[in-house]
Amino acid sequence: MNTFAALADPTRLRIFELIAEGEKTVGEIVNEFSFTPPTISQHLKVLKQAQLVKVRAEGQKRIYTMDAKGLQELEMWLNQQRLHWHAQLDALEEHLDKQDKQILGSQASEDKP
Amino acid sequence: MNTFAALADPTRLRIFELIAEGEKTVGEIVNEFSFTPPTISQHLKVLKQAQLVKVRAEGQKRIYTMDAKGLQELEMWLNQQRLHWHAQLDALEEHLDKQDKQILGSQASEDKP
DNA sequence: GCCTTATTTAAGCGTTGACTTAATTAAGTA
DNA sequence: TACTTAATTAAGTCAACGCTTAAATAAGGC
Repeated sequence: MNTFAALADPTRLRIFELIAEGEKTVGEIVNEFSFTPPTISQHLKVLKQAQLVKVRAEGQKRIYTMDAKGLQELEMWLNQQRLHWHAQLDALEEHLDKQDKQILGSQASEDKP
Repeated sequence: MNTFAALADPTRLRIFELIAEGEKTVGEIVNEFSFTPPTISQHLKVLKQAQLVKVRAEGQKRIYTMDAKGLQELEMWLNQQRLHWHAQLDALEEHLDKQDKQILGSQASEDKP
C-alpha cells in the first residue's frame, strides 16, 4: 500500500485534493502554496507513482488529473478491513446472546426457593 | 488526516491488519516481527492516537482491538473524493456528447454538394 | 537565434521518524 | 518480600524525507 505513504504528507494530501477538485497545471498548484516549484514537482512525482494522479502535456504546461487506480486500491483495502470489523461485531453479538441466556437461566433458578 | 500518516509505515500497517483480524496482546504482535517490544509499543501508540486501535487491560496484559473511528474517517474522506471523481466523469461525458453532435453536424454539411 | 515561461532533475541541508539498549512501572508468583 | 513476566518510557543513533538553490530541458514568442 504505497497509497498511504503518498497521502501521509499534509502538503501532498492537499495537492491531491486540489487536483481532485479539478485538473490543474503545476503552476496553478504552486500558486496555492508558499513552496518553490521543485518541491511541488517532487510531491507530484510521488502522487503519480502511487497512481493517485495522471499527467498530460499541453504545450509547455503539464496538466495533472485524478487517477482512479490509487483510490480504488484504497477502497479495496478498506472493504477488507470492514469485513473484519463486521465479523467482530457479529462475534460480540453472539457472545452477548449467550450471556443473556445465562442470566435468564440463573434468574429462573433463583425463583426456586 | 492523521490516519494516512499512521498507516504509511509498512510495519505499522501490518500491525493494524493483524489486530483487525482479531484482538491481540502486545506480546503476540511482537512475536510476528523481528523488532523489539519498544518498537512495537511505539507503533501501537501511533495507531491509538489515530483512533485505529483501542486498548483494554487484562491483568498485566494489554489487549489491542480495532477502533472503528479511524477507518470511518478514512471512509468519509474517500467518499468525498469519489464525489469529485464522478463529477468529472459526468463532465467528460457531456463534453463527448457535444463533440458527437459537432461531428454529426459536419457530416450533414458534407452531404450537401 | 535568443529571451522568456513552465517544469523537472541534481545536489545539499536540517528535521523527522523508526529503530535500538537501558531504565521504569506494574501485575503475577513463589 | 523478592523474582519473573508484560509492557511502556527515555535517550541516543542513523537513514529517509521534505525543503532549498542551481542547473537542465523544452515549448512559445519576438
